[in-house]
Amino acid sequence: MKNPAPPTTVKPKDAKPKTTKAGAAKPKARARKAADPQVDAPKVVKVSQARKLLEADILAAAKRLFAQRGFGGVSLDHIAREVGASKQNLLYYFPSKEELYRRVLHGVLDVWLSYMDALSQRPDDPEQALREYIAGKLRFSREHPDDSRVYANEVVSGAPIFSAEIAARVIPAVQADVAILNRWAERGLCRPLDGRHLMVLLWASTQVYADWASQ
Amino acid sequence: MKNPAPPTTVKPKDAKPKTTKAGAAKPKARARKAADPQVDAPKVVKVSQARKLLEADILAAAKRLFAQRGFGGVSLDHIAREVGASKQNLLYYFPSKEELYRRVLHGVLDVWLSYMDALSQRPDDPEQALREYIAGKLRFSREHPDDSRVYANEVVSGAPIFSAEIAARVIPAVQADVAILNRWAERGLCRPLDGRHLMVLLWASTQVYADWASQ
DNA sequence: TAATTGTTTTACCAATTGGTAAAAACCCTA
DNA sequence: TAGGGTTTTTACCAATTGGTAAAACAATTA
Repeated sequence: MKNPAPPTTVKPKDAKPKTTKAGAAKPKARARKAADPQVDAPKVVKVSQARKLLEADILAAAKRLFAQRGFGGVSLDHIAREVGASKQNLLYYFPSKEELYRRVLHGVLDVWLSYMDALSQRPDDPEQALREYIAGKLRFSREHPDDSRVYANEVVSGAPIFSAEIAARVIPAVQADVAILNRWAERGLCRPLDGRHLMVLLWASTQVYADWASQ
Repeated sequence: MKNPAPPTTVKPKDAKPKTTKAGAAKPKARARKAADPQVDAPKVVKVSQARKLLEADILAAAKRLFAQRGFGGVSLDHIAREVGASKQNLLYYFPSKEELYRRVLHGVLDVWLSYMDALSQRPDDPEQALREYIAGKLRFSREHPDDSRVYANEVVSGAPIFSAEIAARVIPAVQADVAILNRWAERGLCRPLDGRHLMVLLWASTQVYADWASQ
């Protein structure tokens, strides 16, 4: 029954993109004090930012591992070691494995949905809109392969954990696109077709292109 | 705990709160002796056949569970209880979890490939061949959703376990179909296109139709 | 400096994991 | 009826699982 302390009142929200491990080496031990004698950097990262950094690190590592091996195939210890922290430290930020997974999936959905508004952007130009739509989805799959996989994993296994949020966010978005497609067909802007089928077709193929890129 | 069952009687096994999902009913309670008292001879079911029966049961349950929750999300004990056997009994038939998974995937590939020969069946009639091809793949996804999911899971996670067999069996099959498609295009039997793209399109969409059926 | 707050580590935990060894039960043939 | 092969159960195992409690450490503030 221990509640993690609420974050500090500071809310800079400068959203520092984590680029820590851009290289090859894994960050081994997360030093408690970041004071590096060599580079006395202006790294006065205000510590409350350090928290967000570690949190983001954990989320990123968890996403990658969940994408690779599924929810059941990853242990908290595995994730924690990946970012150089201890399992207990991880549990300080995320109260349980399922909650961590939920957070990961939430982020995945955010990214995914952000790539999905092309159709409504050009409500009168089906060809161009579809072109951008496909391009966007391909870009998403290419630029966020892990998100793509986590989502696919969840869908394939029947979305047991995330189903509520999928129902709340994804399905309406897809239905909106389908409605736009069908309206086009009615107005003769494009050949008549069942919008649902096209959506599935597009989603599926871009998805698979991304997944197969790993083979 | 459990007293040995009297000879030639069905072993009760503890009642399992089985939460079988949609689909046909499954033969659950495993009797040590599978002979049906209604049918004539009890000796009809030879031991070696009983063995194959349990083996098939295990494979079926494992397939279903792996499809639902991935390799890491299922324990041997879980699978064993699902068919009313003990984990050690399961390990008598399958020497390890990974070997069991390999067997499952082998069977999945068998089924999958058996639905994939439509293109070569009608080497001179693209439209009809494609029609049957799509129909066949849809049928496969509908009739074997678990196989479909296990395969999708494996592909999505980068096919870490099965990659060798995938490389050996799936890729040649796909390439053969692609070659047929491209030959059609050359001979003017259909509009020119990159056969690979069409294959991905078909595979992906049928796959997704099947997976989404569970939502 | 001391008190407070926030973060990490140490020390546990019961349950479960995949897997082994061997005893026991079973079944068929002689 | 005994024997021998096949199948199942009992008894373990070390390692790992997700998770808790509290002490120790660091940072911020009074």
